[in-house]
Amino acid sequence: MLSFTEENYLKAIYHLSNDGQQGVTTNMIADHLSMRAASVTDMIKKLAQKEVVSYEKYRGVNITPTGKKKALNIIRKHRLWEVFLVDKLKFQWDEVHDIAEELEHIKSELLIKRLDEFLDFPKVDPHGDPIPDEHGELTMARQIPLGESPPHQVAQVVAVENSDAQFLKHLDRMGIYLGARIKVLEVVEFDGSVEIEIDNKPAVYISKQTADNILVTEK
Amino acid sequence: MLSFTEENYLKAIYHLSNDGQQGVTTNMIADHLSMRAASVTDMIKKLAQKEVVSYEKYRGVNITPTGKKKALNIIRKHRLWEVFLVDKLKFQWDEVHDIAEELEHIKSELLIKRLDEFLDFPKVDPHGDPIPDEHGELTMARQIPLGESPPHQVAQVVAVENSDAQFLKHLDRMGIYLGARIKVLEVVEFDGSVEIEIDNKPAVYISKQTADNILVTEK
DNA sequence: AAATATTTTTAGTTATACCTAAATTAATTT
DNA sequence: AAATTAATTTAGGTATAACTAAAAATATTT
Repeated sequence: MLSFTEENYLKAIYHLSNDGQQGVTTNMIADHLSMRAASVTDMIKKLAQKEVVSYEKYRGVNITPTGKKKALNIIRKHRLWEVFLVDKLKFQWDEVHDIAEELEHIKSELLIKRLDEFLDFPKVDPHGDPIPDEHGELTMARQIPLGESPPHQVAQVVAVENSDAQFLKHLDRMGIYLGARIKVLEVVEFDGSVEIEIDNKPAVYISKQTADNILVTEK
Repeated sequence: MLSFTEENYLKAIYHLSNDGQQGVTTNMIADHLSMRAASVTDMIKKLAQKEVVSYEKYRGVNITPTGKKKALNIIRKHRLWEVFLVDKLKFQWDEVHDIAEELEHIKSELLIKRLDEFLDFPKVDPHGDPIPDEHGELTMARQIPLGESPPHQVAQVVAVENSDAQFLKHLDRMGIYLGARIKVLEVVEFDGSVEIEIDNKPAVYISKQTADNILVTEK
C-alpha cells in the first residue's frame, strides 16, 4: 500500500518517463514536485524497496511494470473525478485539476467502479486525455503538438500539455477548446508562431509556446 | 487551517460533547478514536492553541463556537458525500461511512456548494441524520408520520417508529429506505391507507399501520 | 483522613516526510 | 588528463502524530 505522498511521487515519475528510454533524474522529480533533491533521493529509496521503481545510485530511476500499473490506476481515478466535476458538478475544465489531485487518493476500488458506471464509462477526461481502463491499459490516438500538424489540413484539439489556469484561460480567450477544429495555415520561420484558422473563422496567430502546448490529432 | 488528523479529533470531540454540559475527557476521546490517552493530550494542546477547543489540565475539553462551526462543516461534507454515494452511485446506506470518512476532508468550499446543488439540497443523509447548512446551522426538521405529510409534496424518510425485523423487511420489499423521497398522492378515507410515489417510481399503496410507523420531514 | 485506584500528563522514543549543509560522484571545460 | 562545474547522495536536523513508561493529579474506598 502506498501513502498519499508515495502515490504523488510515483505519478510524477510516470509522467516524467516518456516511454522510459532512460532513467528519470532526481532533479527532474524535484523540479516537478517543487521539492529538494535530497528529499527525492530519500523517497526514491523507499519506492525502490517497495519495488515500484528500480534505482541505481546516480543513474536515476525507472518505473517497474507494477509501478506503472499503480501510476495508471491513480491517473484513471484523477481523470474520472475530473469528468465528474465537469459533467456533473458543472465546473470549468480549467478549475478541476487541484480538486481531482485530492480526490484521486481516495481508497476504494468499488467507488471508482461505480463512478465509472455513473459517468457512463468515459474514454477521455475534460482535457481530452485518455482514461486508462481498470487494467491500466491506455488506448489512444497519436497526439501531436499543433505546430507539427501538416499545413492546410484540419486537426482536432484533444488535449493540452499544460494545465495551468492562466494557459487555459488564454486558450478560452482565443476561442480554442477541446474538440475545436483547427487548420494550420503557416508556421512563421522567424519566431515559430503559428497562423491558424479555428472552426473556419478568420485566421489568427498564436505563439510557438501556445502551439506547443496544444495537442491535436489529424482528422 | 486544520490537518486531516486535527479535523478527525475535532469531529470526535463534537460528537462526544452532547450539548456540552461538562467537558469531554481524554479517555473518552482516546476510546472513540482507538488511540492512547497520551496522544490525545498532545493533540488537545494543539487544538486549544488553535482555539477550536478550550482546555484545562485534568478537566477535559470543551469545543469553542469556532470549533463547533468547523466540526459541523466537516459533518456537512461527510453527510453530503454519503447522499451522493447512495443516491447517485447506488451504494447501500451501510457501505458508505468509511468512504465518506475520507471524502469529508477534501478541501474546496466550491466543491461542496456544487455537490449540494447537484444533490438537490438534501436535508438528511442516508441514515436519516440531518445535514448542517453552510453556516453550520443544524435545523432538525420536524418529523411527522408519512400519513400526515401534505399531499403532492415530496417528503424524505428520516426514521421509523418501529424497529421490528418484520417491519423493516416489509419496508425493504416496498422499496422504502432511510432517505427515500416519497410523495403522498392520496390518503384513502375508507381505511387510512396511503397512495405514494417512491423516488418517482409508479405509485403504490401502503397500509395506515405502515404509514404511521414511517417518519418523514418535508423537503 | 489515609490508602488505593484511576485518570491524565510529562518525558522520552519512533516513523514519515520534509529540510540544509557537506561530501561524493559524474559530467563538462580547459 | 586535470580542473572545474553540476548533479546526487549522505549526514544530521525539524515538525507531525503516533507510541511506552513513569510521574503527577484526581477520584474512590476503606
